[in-house]
This record gives sequence, structure tokens and C-alpha cells, in this order.
Amino acid sequence: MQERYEFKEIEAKWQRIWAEQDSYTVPDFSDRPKYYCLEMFPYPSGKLHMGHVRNYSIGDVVARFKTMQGYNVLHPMGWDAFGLPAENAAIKHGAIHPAHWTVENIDTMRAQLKQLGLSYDWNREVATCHPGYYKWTQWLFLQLYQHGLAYKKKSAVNWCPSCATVLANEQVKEGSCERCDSVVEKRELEQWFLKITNYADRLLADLEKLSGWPDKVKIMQKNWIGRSEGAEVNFPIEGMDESVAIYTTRPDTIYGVTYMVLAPEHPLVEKLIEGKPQAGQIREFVKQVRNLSELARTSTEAEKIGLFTGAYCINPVNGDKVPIMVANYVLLEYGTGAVMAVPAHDQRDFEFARKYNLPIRVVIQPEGVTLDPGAMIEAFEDEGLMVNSGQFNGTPSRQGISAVIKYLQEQGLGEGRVNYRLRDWLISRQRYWGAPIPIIYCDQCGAVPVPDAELPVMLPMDVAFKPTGRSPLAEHEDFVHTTCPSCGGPACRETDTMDTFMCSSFYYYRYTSPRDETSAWDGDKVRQWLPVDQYIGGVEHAILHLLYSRFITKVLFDMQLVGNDEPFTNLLTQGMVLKDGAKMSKSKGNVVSPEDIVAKYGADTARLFILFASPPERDLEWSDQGVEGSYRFLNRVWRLVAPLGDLLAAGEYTGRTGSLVGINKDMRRITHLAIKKVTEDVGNRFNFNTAVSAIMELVNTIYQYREVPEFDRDAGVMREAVESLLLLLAPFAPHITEELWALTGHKGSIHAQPWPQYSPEALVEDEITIVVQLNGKVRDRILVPAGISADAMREMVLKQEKVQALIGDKKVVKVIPVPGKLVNIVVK
RNA sequence: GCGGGCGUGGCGGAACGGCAGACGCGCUGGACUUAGGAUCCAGUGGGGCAACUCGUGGAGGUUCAAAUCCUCUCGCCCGCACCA
Repeated sequence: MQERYEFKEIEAKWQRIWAEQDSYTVPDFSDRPKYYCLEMFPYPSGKLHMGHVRNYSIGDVVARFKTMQGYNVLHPMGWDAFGLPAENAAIKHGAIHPAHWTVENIDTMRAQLKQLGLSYDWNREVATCHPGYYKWTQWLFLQLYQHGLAYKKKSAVNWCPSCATVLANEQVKEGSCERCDSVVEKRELEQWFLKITNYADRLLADLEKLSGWPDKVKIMQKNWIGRSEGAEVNFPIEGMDESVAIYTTRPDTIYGVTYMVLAPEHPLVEKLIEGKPQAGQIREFVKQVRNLSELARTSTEAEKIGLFTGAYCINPVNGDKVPIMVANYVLLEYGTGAVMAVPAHDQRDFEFARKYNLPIRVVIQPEGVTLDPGAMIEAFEDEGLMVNSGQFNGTPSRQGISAVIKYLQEQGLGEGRVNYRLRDWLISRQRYWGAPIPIIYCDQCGAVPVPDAELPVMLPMDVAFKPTGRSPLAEHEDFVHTTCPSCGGPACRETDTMDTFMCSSFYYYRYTSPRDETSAWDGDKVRQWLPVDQYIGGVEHAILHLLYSRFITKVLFDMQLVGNDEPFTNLLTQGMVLKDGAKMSKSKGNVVSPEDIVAKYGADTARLFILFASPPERDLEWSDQGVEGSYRFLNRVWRLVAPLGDLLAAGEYTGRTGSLVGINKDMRRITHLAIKKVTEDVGNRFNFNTAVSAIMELVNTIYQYREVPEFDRDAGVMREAVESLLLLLAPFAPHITEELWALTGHKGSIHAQPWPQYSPEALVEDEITIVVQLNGKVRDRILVPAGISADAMREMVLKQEKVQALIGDKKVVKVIPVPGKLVNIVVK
């Protein structure tokens, strides 16, 4: 029965026992220090893919390791269960309801996760599509609403024609829908937004606190928030009692303004052109630009097109009369939607000016060169001295920025201003399968929030899933018609649902109180568990989920609903799983199914391979032969340990390195070296691949040790080596180690054992081999006593006959002894 | 264009500035076998009979010593991209 490694039986058996014994149920409060290990919860798309397996294998090693190290580890799992694929499946196949589709997928994927032997506390499972969960999504929305952070606004928004809904800016990649790749259109719609821009400064500044995050992610967030410093300046319009506000980061170039540009959608455009001969032409142009896709509109490649409005404004610093243009390269959403054009010192303005024959005036002069506007082939955007700038002539441009701002402020012409690229988060979705926005519209009272006591606003089951561009909920009479909570009169419900990123922005709080029906979470529990100590997931959420979660956390912190102002202390972004150098995908036909691998080799092999093949942040190249190798290794462990049986228990630890000699001492040293290496690689560096290789080396050494005649072997050393091996391997391959732990006469789960400690004294060698270098090249190796001093080392090396022969008649210039490593002799 | 990352054997990958290639895959040879695609042992960067020598994308530099630090350069990957 113990002869072969029967992974199927072993894995099924222990999964059953763990479930029966609630082995991974975590108490909220404990004497042990807390550790919150979290992996990004999956969208229940159907079945697990290798990316999931990688993500969750990494998390499980961390969770099991920290548990063995004595922490009370919260390690939950749930489902990001609202979203379009469920609804699209319903549209396509007709018969199946998104709710059923989702629940079935969850059941399948939960079973798959359990087959992987992941140590989740399943009592805490949440699904965002469950009314018991989305009640709190709606509650969260109302909290934001009541604090003035949720508002409805009509504006040009991103519309995905294929998904038939609007999208947040974060969900548009290169002008296309990040989900389905359709080209996104602009539509003028009234939508719900969250004021994430109120938090722009803190979201940016607090990136500093996140020392446990990859720089890559922090830089991406920094760029996305896009802070810039500059000035807002008012340019009076000639002949009108109006002025045009512009935003510039280069107030030092204000004397070089030769024209003004408004975004086509700018509200002033219509006023400026009214009654002017070019009015018709401009209206036509504005219409054209509006109809362009986001991609065509914002492409750097696109030609800059503009028209003169016929109006002029006055440069407030020098009284110059400058023409006002309308052009496609100015965006309404950024800054004030209007820019002052300084063609000499801005490349875009330069190109535009050349094309339309607008004047170019140099106001920043680089040192040693005189710029000639006529001869310039590109704008000069670097620093220099201010010229043609009145009182500022001779000021270095860098100082000029603040000097001009100061002047503008004193004169009441403008002021310093900080601008962000970040825009408010659009959360309305014109789709069914999401959390309904809990707002009621009453003719008398306007928009009225649904009272907390009436939450959740239930999603009706009987709806028609036609992608009409309106929410399917709008077609559902019983849902739409209601009474006003304020006046009791007839009223209509909001029929849009929320962006699913709203659901996933707080699930890590809900895990602390998953079944609480009276509050989103228990304050004590949240303060006990949060922030998440280690968050693990794909880098694709670098901006989306991770930025939204930081925003929501700060809002909750300000409302004193949580005690942490950042959600995730440490972040690990794992690389993709590739096959033949490309991301696994159905269309490429290079998908390896986790099911097949688990069926053929078992979960332990699958986990071990994935952790061994590559460090976690890097992409992982799938290799069937590599999987075979991991399988072979586990078999090798099995054959090594299983036959020992109860014999192992007979060996007593000597714990006395001093009395050990030769092979026994070596075996003990290797054991403790492995403990040290695995502890450091898993605990500090997350280098699971090198941790596994250290375990492999331990196994190889034990194999050699086993060949030593029994008379010469130390039973205690053997026992310690094998037990350490099992304990070190336990987080990686939980089933086989559990089985072998039991087989070798141990009581209790291996996963409940304390993590082994290495003894520094066991690592000490009597003698070590050091390298002798001549001019940095390895020429010899000699054996020296381990604790030898640098001076003694130098002397010993120089005494060697071979070394003297190597030196010959050359002159020894310098000898550099590096204790424990080498001696380098520099000769001439 | 801007920002970030990565270039090491046939392959995945190791190397606090200190023996390049740990560990694994693959390959070669051997053992055990009726057989082996199981297992065990040995070998395995290139060149050379050898002493040696050349080797971490390329070119320089710093250093007693560089895959590692600096400068330039080439290639690949990722993110952002008219943000005034």
C-alpha cells in the first residue's frame, strides 16, 4: 500500500480530512499575531486556468508558511461574480440565466480550488452577486453619496457599442474597450460618478508609504494620476465681457503666446462664433470632431486641424491681441479645455503654427545660441533665459515659472494651480448583471437615496437580456415603478447598475464579517485584520482595481469605518503563464488545462512545478517535461521517506553537533542549511524556485546519506533530516507531506507544526575550501580552518608551493584576503 | 515619443561586487533488467591531447576583483501616449 506514490488517493483523502476537521477555519481573535494573506478573487468565468493556479499556489505557500511560523493567518477566497460574460452568455444561449450560469461556474471552480488543496477558510467565502453581499455594495454607494462623493453628471463618456454600456476611463485601452477590444465611442450621457479626483493628491502622496509594492505599479499609478503644477490664467475676450481661462505648466512662456486654442466642445465656442461668417463652418467641424472615436481623437499621429473663430483675446501680461482658434488637439476634459499657444516652446503648438502660418515668437533663449523663429525646425522646450518678456527679461525660465505666477496673482490675472490627469470614476453601467444603484427619482423630491433599511435593492430575476443600450432593468415595470421614500409619491428607480470594480473595492473588508447582516463589517474585526499583509495577483489591475481599492479605503478611513488608510501593505504581482512563448489562449490553441494536469500528476506536482519553474514576478514558460520532473521529484521523496515508516521515530535527535563527525556532521549541516535557505527564500524574498531547489538538494543529500552503512549513520541525524525535509516541503506540496508525516508515526497535521529553526552552530564547518586567485583569476583551491583570520589566510596561501610556483619571479604587488572566500594575489 | 523591465549553456533558471551556470529539464555513457519511456550511478558552456584559454547581447569605464556598479549602444517585452 505504501509502495507507490498514489497521489489520487492521498490527495482525496487529506482534502476530505481537512474539510471534516475544519483544519483551515481561522478564529478572528487569537494570541498569535495576525497575518492577512489575500489573493485577488477570480471572476467565475467557467473553469480555472493556469494563471489562477499560479496565483493561488503562491498565496497558499505564503499562508501555510506563515501559519507554521506561528501567525493567525486569514486566507479567504470568494467570487467577483457580477459582470458581462454571464449576461452575454444569457443573450447568446437564451436559456440560461446569468445567476445560474454564475452559480454553476462558482461550483465548478470551487471544486477545482479544493482539488488544489488550498488552505482557504471557506466559511468566509463571499460572492459579490449574492444579495447578502451587494446589499453592502449599495450601502457603500450611499455612504459615498451622503458624503458628496457620488454625483450624477451629463458629459461625454466612453461608450462601448459591443458591450452596450459606458466605461470608466481606466477601462479604455488605446481607445478600445479593454474587455472586448471594440473601438470606444463618445456619447453625451447623464451618468453616476465617484469623486476619486478629490483624493488625487493623497492617492499620489501615499504611494510613498507603499514600500512593499513593486515600483512598476507605483509608477503606473503615479502616471495615471498625472499631477502637474502650473498656472491658470484669464485672457479677456476682445469686445465681450468674458474671459477665457487657460491652464499652462509653462507660465514663463506667456509672453510668447501668439494664439489661443479652445477644445471643440468648449462652452465658449458657440458664443464666440455667433453671428460670425465662419460660424457654420466651425459648427460642422465641432460636429465632426465629436463623432470621432476616442482613438482617432487622441492619437498622436492624427493631424492637427483647427479653425479661426473670428474672435480675439488679449494677453493680460503684454496687451497683445491674439486670435482664438478651435482645434482637435485640445481636450475639453483636461485643465480648462483651453490652452495658450506658444509655438516657439511647445512642439504641438509649433506644428500647428507652421501649418496655419501663425506667428512664432521666441521668449526663452538657450545659452550660447540665438533662436531664429524662421529657421526653427522644432519647438525649444528646454530651459533657458526669458527674453521678449518685459520685466522678466534675463530670468532663468525655471525661476520664471514661479515669478510669473506671483506676478499674475498680484495683478489678479491668474493663479498657481495643480492639475491632475485623473478624472472621476464613472460607475454607471447600462447592463443587468450588477448591483443596482440604490437611487429613486421622484418628480417632487428629485434623486432620493434608498433608505438603508430597504437595502438591498434586489435585482429581479425575470428580465429580458437584450442589449439595447438601456439597462434591461428599465424594461422591467415592477422594478422601475416604486414610491418615493421621502414623500411617498410615485417614483422611478435608477435602472443602471454599478461597475463591478465597485464590488471588488471592498471585498477584503467583507471577508472579516462575511455573514454580518447588520453591518458591512465589524469594526473590531476590521481593525484586527487589516491592512492586508500580502496581496497577490496579476499586474493587469495595476491601475484599475488597485487604484479604486486605495480610493475606497481612504474614503472609509475618513469616515472612520476602517482604521487603515491603505488597503494592501505588500503587493506581489505575478507574471503570466506562457506556452511556447505566448500567453495561453484558445485562439492560439496552446492552453494547458489545470484539470488535466491535476488528473495526470496530482495537485502537489502542479503546484510544485509552477513554483519551481520561475520566480513569481516573472513570466513562466509552461513545460510538460518540467512537470514530469516535479512529479519525479515527489516520487523520489516518496521512495525515500515512505519505507522509513515507524523506524524514523526510533531515531533520537542528538542535537549535539560537537559529538558528530564526518558524514553525520555533514548531513546535519546540509539539513540546517536547507532550513535557512528555504526560510529566507520563502519568508523574505518570495523566491519559491530557489527554495524548492534547496529542498531538492536536501533530498539528494539524504539519498547519499542513506547509502552510508547503518553502523556509521546517526539515527537522530537521519530523523532530523527527513522531518525537516517534510516540514520544508509542506507549504509547497501539502498532501504528500501530510501523508508521509502520518506514515512516519507523527500525530497531528504537519501543517499545524511549527516551522523548523536552523541552528547556526550546525552550519559551522571545520574546514573550508578557499580560492587562490592570481590577478583575479582562479589558480588554486586550498583547504583552511573555518575560522581563520585574514592575515593567517594570507600567510598560509603564500606558503603554498604551488602558489610560489605560480608567482615565479613576478613581483607581488598586493594580497587581498577575503575571509571565508578567497585570496587574490596581485602580481606584476 | 515618455516611463519601466529584461538580455546568462540546447531549454527553464541560479549566483550579499569575490569560484559564472546552483536546482531542474534535455542529452551522453554505464548499472539493474526479457524489456524500459521505471529506477540508480557518472558526465554534460565553447575551444584544446594537454597545460591552458574564451565565455553572462555589444563597446567603453570604475575596481585587486564586474553577470552584478557607471556611460554609451543594440535587441525584445510591458505600460502610457496631443494631458498644455
